[in-house]
Amino acid sequence: MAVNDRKLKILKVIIDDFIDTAQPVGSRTIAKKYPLGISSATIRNEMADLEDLGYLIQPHTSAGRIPSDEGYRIYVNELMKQKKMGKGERELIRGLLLNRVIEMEDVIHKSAHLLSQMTDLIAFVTLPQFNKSKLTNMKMVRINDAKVMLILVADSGVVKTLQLAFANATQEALDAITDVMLQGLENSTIEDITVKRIGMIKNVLPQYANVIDYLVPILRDTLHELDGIDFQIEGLNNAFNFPEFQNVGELKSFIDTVQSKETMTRLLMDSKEDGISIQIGKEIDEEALSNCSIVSVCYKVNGKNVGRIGLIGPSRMDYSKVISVVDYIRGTLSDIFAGIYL
Amino acid sequence: MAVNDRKLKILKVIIDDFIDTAQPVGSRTIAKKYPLGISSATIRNEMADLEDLGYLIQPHTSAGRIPSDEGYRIYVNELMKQKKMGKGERELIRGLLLNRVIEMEDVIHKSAHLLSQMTDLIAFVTLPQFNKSKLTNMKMVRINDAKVMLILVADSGVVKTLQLAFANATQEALDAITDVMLQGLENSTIEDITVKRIGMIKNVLPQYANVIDYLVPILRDTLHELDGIDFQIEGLNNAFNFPEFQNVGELKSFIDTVQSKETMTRLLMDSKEDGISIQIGKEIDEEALSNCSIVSVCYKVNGKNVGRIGLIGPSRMDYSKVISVVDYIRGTLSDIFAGIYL
DNA sequence: GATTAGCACTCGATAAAAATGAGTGCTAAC
DNA sequence: GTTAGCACTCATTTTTATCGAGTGCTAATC
Repeated sequence: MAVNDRKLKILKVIIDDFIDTAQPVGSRTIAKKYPLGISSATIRNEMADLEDLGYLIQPHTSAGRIPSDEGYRIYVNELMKQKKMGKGERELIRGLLLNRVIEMEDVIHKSAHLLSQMTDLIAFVTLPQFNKSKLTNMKMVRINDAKVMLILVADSGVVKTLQLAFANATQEALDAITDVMLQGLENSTIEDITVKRIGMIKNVLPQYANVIDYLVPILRDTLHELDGIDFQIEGLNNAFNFPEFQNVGELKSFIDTVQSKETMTRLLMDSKEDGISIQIGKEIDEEALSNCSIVSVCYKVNGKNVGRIGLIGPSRMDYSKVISVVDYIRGTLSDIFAGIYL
Repeated sequence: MAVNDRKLKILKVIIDDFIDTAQPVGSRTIAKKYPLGISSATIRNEMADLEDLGYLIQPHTSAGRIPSDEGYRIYVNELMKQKKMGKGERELIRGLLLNRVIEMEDVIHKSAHLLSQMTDLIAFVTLPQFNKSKLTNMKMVRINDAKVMLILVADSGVVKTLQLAFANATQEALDAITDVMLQGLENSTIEDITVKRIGMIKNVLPQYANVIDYLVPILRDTLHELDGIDFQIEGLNNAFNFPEFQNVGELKSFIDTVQSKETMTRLLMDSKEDGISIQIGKEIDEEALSNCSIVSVCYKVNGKNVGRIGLIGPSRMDYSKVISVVDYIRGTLSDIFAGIYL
């Protein structure tokens, strides 16, 4: 049996309806609600075929059908109407994101916030991996008798500040040391800044040897904290409104999974695609998310893929809307990061 | 009818048991489980009296009793055994908090994290209100062609960094400007830094008039963002394990309420006490938390109360443990903030 | 051959009814 | 004053009955 045009049309209608109502869709519902010009009996026959083909699932004998992961897949790839975002929405996004653009992390977080707000799903971001970026600038500023602030600027546009417990340093010494360090470390990634390399500056600045000796272990410990991918989620509370999570147990396991940096970064690694990646249901290698979908996209800074931003929610999500929003945000981000030197 | 010693003993046992099991406590349970030397019938009579006195509640005729808010109140004030924390726990706390103390906000967050971890409840903190603190130091550092980092140090120990979109500034100009600003603003609270006052420095540094003109609106907008109390929660996921939240709706309304900065700061204002404040059930002026209790305490920096830290959870919480942990954290915090100049 | 009306059948969901049992209040005896 | 005993209450659990949306199949129709 082959998938003909009518079958696909019916499949589309069923998935549209299910996305809308979250209820299994029956043949009579379709016949009444959508003017396909065929009777419920015919639709029933076609639905049985679509089930055989693996695109629909019957939760139990006397229920309507719901889409399978394969059904969603064909829907996403071929059936759904690509929604264009309205002018109002586009302007809203631009307005919010382009307004006073200063800190890149801010922009990314705002984007995630927008994503979750506009879709009622859960947004996530991975920030540029700081210690894999190259160091472009560095400052140490004495802020009081006991503390020095270390400022690190990465080529990805991220700026990190760290407070060091560091007494008895003159600003002159700090400036001299940072100058030399910066010369030695330029174009190194931050994770390459080792104790040994920092120690070398003693040769250049023997007069500050004792300051440097004191600084090195502090710097090592502090830089160590920068390890790992910065993963964050936004709009987690939307999960409370998903009808798929009826009981607290399911909700908890979903939220635990989504909050797990390790799990989520692993899942995002799976989708190495440059464009929009859509993972549906069991395509996601994580039991607790087997009824969910993940739509994500890379964003670039300086032409390099540095992180992902996206949405996670029930497989029964409005793909059309989700994709258009994610895509638009991606575009806006690359405009921002291209046009303005952060 | 008066509360005699035996009644109180029974009340204590009931509340202990309820805190432990989360189930209404029956007379037979008590008679069997606790060696009070009286029969279940006698306990029944006493329980009826305790209900008349308002300390116990019967959810329905054929159920055991649960404590009323008044019951908890008398329990907390008079009945419960003050638990001393074990040496191991004390050392754990000290170890974690005293380890590499640099950023005060870090210490406070870690404290909250510990609180939630040790009690399985939800911890919260209010950070020192930055714009009500006095400015003790200030720096502007040019970090690249387009950005300047502004560092503000408050007498509360909090350090804020802000990135300003500010091109074409020489470090000399920035230094000169900050020096003058700092002189003019020392001992002002941060919210007192008005555009007018910043503008005044033009008189002192006419040579930088154009830089200052450019800086002022940026500074105004940026400082504006520092408004409001910094309220944060830790361990929110523990709410999923509270047996009092069986359905998603209750859980949601609880979590929404706890996450609401406005609501929570209002509630914390109510407890102006210097020592440990315990708000039980309907003593909390918030419908959604009428089955919860809040245990909180002020912490001081430089001898001034600058914020609160505490726990929120079901009224049925282990007050004895909670109070001992909160109290110990308070002590540790004041040691840290007193002993080390941040 | 494709479509459709008709109908028996399935099975989850909802409602009603019955059984269970933890716990009470009261009484009478100790 | 205390307690054993017992009838009673009522949420909870289990069982049974009812309902109805939806199906699959068959036979008639186009």
